[in-house]
Amino acid sequence: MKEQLAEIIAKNVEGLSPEDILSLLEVPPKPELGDYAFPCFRLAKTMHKAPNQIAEDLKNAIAGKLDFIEEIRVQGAYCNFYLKKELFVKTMLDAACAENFGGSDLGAGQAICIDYSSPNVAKNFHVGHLRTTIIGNSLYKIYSKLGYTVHRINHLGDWGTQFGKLIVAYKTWGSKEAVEERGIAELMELYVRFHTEAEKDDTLIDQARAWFVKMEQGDEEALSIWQWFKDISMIEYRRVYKLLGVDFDSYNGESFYRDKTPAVFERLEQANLLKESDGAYIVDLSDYDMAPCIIKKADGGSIYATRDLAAIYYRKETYQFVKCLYVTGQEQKLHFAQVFKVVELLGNDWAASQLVHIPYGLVSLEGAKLSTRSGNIIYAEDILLEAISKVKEVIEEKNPELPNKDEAAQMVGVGAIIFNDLYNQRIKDVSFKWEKILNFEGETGPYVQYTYARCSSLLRAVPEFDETASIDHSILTDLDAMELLKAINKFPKVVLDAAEKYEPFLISRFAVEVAQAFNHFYNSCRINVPEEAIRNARLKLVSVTRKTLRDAMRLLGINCPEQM
RNA sequence: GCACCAGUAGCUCAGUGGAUAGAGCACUGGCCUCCGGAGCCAGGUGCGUAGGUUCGAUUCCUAUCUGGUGCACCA
Repeated sequence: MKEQLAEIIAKNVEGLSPEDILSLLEVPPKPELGDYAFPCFRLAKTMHKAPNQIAEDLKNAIAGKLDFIEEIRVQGAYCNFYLKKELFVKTMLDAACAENFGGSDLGAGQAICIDYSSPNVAKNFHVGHLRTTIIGNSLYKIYSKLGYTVHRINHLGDWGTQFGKLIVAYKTWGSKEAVEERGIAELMELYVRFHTEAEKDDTLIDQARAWFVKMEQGDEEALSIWQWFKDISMIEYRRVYKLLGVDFDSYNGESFYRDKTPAVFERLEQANLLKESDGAYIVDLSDYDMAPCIIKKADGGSIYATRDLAAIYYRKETYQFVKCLYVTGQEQKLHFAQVFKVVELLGNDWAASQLVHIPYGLVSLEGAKLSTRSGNIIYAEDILLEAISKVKEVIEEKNPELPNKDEAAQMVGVGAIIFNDLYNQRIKDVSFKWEKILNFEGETGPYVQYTYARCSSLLRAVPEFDETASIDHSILTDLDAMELLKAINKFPKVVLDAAEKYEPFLISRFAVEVAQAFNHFYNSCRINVPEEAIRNARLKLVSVTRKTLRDAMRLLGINCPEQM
């Protein structure tokens, strides 16, 4: 309908194409102003008339020519279109009932790699790691909904000088028993101790570098300790992933590329891009106002940039991606800009458009920086478990008869954490506060889940309702039902926007908007009424709302319980 | 010092080159023997500052202030 409207407007004005008009056509801020509005300001110049006169002329030219338009009103410079409600309702309802509503086959046959979560092995999985994991997982769902083939890659930080440090610390102060007993916590302490002691003893750093060089050369002792530390770390990570419901297609981390870095070095050498500088090999990026990209350290060891470069070539060959996304903190922005520029300088034109860094803001704790050393840290698992147990308390209080309490508590608790993390633009810094994250009122995950549960409950109450049966659309033409339908119909556009901008928060906002619109509707219209025609029409809307809420939440990585 | 990001209501945040800038939290008051009160309804002179572009700027540009982050062998 919007397209037809744009077309006829284009025929009756000068200077704008139907496409221009389509993008100018807007949904007015208030329902009293109609269903679509066309602002005439921009035409004033080309048509040499006052905007409100243009609107008036346009109205007269179009009036009566489109069968789906009930009325046209001119308000100021706006031409407001009021659609025939019944037809509008039918159109919106049919769209929302379609299979894969919100999705498309836009990405059919195209591959996308998403590099996310990627924790540094031997370090605890804390509140900061939660963000990359949750954002990456949601992007995976969003792109999958649009038909892309998505490869989820956990680029584990399982290689690098930090393992040299750990080996030194382990051999100096650690013991096999302590590591076996305390796992990752012991590794963390050894790592912290290394840094404390290194302030007093310069030789420790050199020892650590030497151990890392040994690892790169395949030293058996070094590698077996490394593998052991990695195995211990993975146990904890997998527990968190299981709680979150997050999965990966590949755990090829940095170590996977250790035999692929020499090829990168050669490529760069052949392209004549390498420069020696203070004993290290770098790519000079001063022409692009960037610090140099270090390719090989003075001690001969590889560095993360080298491994990222190797990973790009490996992924391009293996997956033939049309995009490779990196979900990391914004503090790594320069690093990715450097690496992507190097790929481009190697003659790969696709680098600039296909390699995308997706930064997110810094997480702090009650206003202070996260720091293991000072103990100002919260672990992801603790947050999730705490949220689940708080939800359990609420359930015991509000709905003690609920079956499957534990299952519901997990969905709602984990959902609250995920939703909270995906509620704002990625780039915003986050100050973690327990009271905020454990508040389940207002625009939160539990609010949306609660609304979903109410929809389910309404449908359960009328088992004979047949949602495939046709309904009387005129019943849904009242204000609140129409507003709900309009909200629901934004879904496809929202999914597309979220994908284009790499912003899952658009989906969260959408879910809240639909939930709020539903609650207005629920409040003003009694659904389970004796009159069958009214009941069926309203239940149909409930059913569509329920499906849309469920699908939107799925795109965030959140499941909805039928009861809570 | 240079670069990037962010400054919108008491707090946390949406928002758009155009109609009266919106939500949630917090606070106050209300919600019918009735489909789930994790809900609903009502309560608001706020776009960091100064210029510029424009018919129109909170939005785009410039300068400036404040906060965050990054800037060579950690990732």
